[in-house]
Amino acid sequence: MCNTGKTKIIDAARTIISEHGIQGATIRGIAEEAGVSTGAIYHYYSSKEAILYDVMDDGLSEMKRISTISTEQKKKFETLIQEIFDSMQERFQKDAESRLQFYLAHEAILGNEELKHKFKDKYKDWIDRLEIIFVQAYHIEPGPLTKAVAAWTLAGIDGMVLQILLETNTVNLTHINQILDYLLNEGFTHFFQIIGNE
Amino acid sequence: MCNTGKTKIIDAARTIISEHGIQGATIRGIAEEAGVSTGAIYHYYSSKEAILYDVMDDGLSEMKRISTISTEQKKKFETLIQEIFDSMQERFQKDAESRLQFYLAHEAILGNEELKHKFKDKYKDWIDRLEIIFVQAYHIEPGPLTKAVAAWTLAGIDGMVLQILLETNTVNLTHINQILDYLLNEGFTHFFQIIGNE
Amino acid sequence: MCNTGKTKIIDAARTIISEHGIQGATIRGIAEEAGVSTGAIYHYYSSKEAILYDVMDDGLSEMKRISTISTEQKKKFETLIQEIFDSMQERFQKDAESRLQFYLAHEAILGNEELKHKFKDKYKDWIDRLEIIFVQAYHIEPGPLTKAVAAWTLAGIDGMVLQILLETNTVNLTHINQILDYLLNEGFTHFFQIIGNE
Amino acid sequence: MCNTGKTKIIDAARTIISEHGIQGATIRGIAEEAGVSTGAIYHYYSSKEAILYDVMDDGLSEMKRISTISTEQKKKFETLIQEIFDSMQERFQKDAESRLQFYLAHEAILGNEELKHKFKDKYKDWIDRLEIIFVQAYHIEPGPLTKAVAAWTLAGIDGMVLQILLETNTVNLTHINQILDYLLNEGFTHFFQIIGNE
DNA sequence: TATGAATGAGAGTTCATTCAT
DNA sequence: AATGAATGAACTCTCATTCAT
Repeated sequence: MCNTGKTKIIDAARTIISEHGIQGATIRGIAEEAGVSTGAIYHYYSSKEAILYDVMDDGLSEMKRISTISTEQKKKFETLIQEIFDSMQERFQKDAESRLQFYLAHEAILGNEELKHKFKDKYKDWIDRLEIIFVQAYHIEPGPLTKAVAAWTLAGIDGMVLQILLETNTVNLTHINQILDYLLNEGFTHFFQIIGNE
Repeated sequence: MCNTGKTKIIDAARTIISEHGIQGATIRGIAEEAGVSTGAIYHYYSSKEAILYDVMDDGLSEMKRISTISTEQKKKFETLIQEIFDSMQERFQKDAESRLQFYLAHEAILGNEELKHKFKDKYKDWIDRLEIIFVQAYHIEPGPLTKAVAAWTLAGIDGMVLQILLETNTVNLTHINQILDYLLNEGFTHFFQIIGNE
Repeated sequence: MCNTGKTKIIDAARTIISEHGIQGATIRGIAEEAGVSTGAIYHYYSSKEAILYDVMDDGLSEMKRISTISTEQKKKFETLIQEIFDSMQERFQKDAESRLQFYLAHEAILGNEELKHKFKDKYKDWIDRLEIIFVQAYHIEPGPLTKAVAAWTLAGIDGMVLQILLETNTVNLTHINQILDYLLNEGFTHFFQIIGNE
Repeated sequence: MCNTGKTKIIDAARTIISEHGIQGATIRGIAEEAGVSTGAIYHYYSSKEAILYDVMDDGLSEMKRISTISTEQKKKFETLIQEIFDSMQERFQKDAESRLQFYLAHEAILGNEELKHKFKDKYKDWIDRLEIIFVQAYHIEPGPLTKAVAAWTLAGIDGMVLQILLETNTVNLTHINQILDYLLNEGFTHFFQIIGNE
């Protein structure tokens, strides 16, 4: 793994942001973390904003989430459900990554239109993928409601990650997962049956 | 409503933060918005941090959410469900407030332990209240799973608010509400039946 | 003479510029010379450029030159000539002021359009005034050639000031003044006679 | 003309200075203009100052002005006068060169003693040459006053070039030239007659 | 010779905080 | 109570200069 140039700076910037937030990320701090001089930063990036932009770009690109679940080959229902479940469990674990995502979302909400646009693209992609998986798993026809279910599913995961990051610890993870398990195995099946009959 | 002293400053600070974020909130800006001098600020608050603290404190206090739904008197199922539904719709509308909440969450995640603790208390309170409403509405016994459902419900709302703030516009609000409607009227009923039988 | 606020800063800036040039004029240097902190500068001026602008504006305003010679009342030929002569002698003396003027001209030539415009206005004013004085002194009709003579006269003075600032010391000031004396007393008379006869 | 090494750098530096001024001349910019790397510059020059010095040195060397007028062979009055006139017209045209000269003068005035010394030599040379031409053309004896007239003539040209660079446009070039024509053909003749009779 | 990444001092600017009035 | 001028540390960014390659 070559840690040269931009990579070194982006990695340092990501570390600093994770530790001190975007407000606390200074060029000097990033340079120090990267082990280079402040001036060196400007060989690779024309401004601090450009650095943050790349950090965000990288950060969002790495938000694979359910996108790693292949929908190419036909899989058994149990396999698909297990993969979704595992994918969500993984998100609950990745603290640093989730932290960065909330920073980015915060920035986007604050008015960074470019970032907002990227988030829009990402969410569309995630929701589309999740819908395809649902279609495969539950043998249903895609439509506005399947998309809405996907959106709610992602929303639930995001909200749960927020509670985890905030360390609310109100509910035990075991019970949290039981609900998730029910939803994937029976809840959605039940829902799509009812929808199908209408 | 007397707009003197601290109140005036906190209101100004909240406005500034909503518009420019915490990074963009300067003492000068807050003073200007409040219509006082920078020096005057320091008669009421010893530091900028103290102001932000109060803004956060107020902000969290005002996060009423489902807490406005009374559980004192016995209500019909339909009435309770409608009240929950309306309460969530309301959250989807309150842009400025949601924005501030995300700023606060962001700050808490960043390492503000006191704020984190307040969030913990808040979520516990919300989840407890939601659980009581569920117990009333679905005629079930409270337990870890009812709490988990409440936690997931809040998580879903938070995540959906995030998508709204990010203006992802992936799914139409009508369909979003259809899912919510199903969950409250049939989904949870179905779930608690299954849980009850186990 | 109240040396408060802007005045103090402008005076300091003028001093620094005279000593170190515009390149050598730093905010820190100006602040030190003015006896205030760097931050204080920004109470009065929003940028370094704004300071330089005011220095230039002041500098150009103070370039009274022949504009102090009143043309209101009728004066004897000898009086007028003597006043012009004295006015020019004065310019030869004012080292610091002339120095600043050349800095400003240099900046204008470099591409500062606003400054260029100011110079244009100033030169127009000076030339017009000098023409009026010539008309009074030599009893002639104003016209393009009288304006041209005025322009050449100013040009000569500017060029001579340049030689003085460069300390070329090629010619003794006494002889320089003898030529000036001839021009004012006989040269121009002779010229306007010839022009008049054409 | 070999454009290697120092020449290439000096040419680039002169171009940059003409376009952006001395303040705007950076090593990077010069290197780019010269088509070499920043490091390569330091093979030829030990510092930026050294480059600027050579630019100035070259710039002053190229200030030929009236020095191109040969005084070797006897010429007719009309020929000499025409040559002086043409030489001055040429100066009015050479914008870039004049621009550079003012930068140099500016630097010298700012305190560059070496440059000041060079200017002194140059002006002495120009004035001496002009005096010789005057002596030839007007059949007079050289003396302090002939030198003073030469100094004033140069001063006038310098001042007029300044007005041209500043784009004051107060007076039409045609009328400017009419005055010059009068001076060379009749003015100086008249002056030297009067001086001679005293 | 030649490159260009790297250095680091210093530039303009911001802003929480203080304090004489 | 209230003002706002003043402070100064810390920020982003620039650029002459160096040096391993």
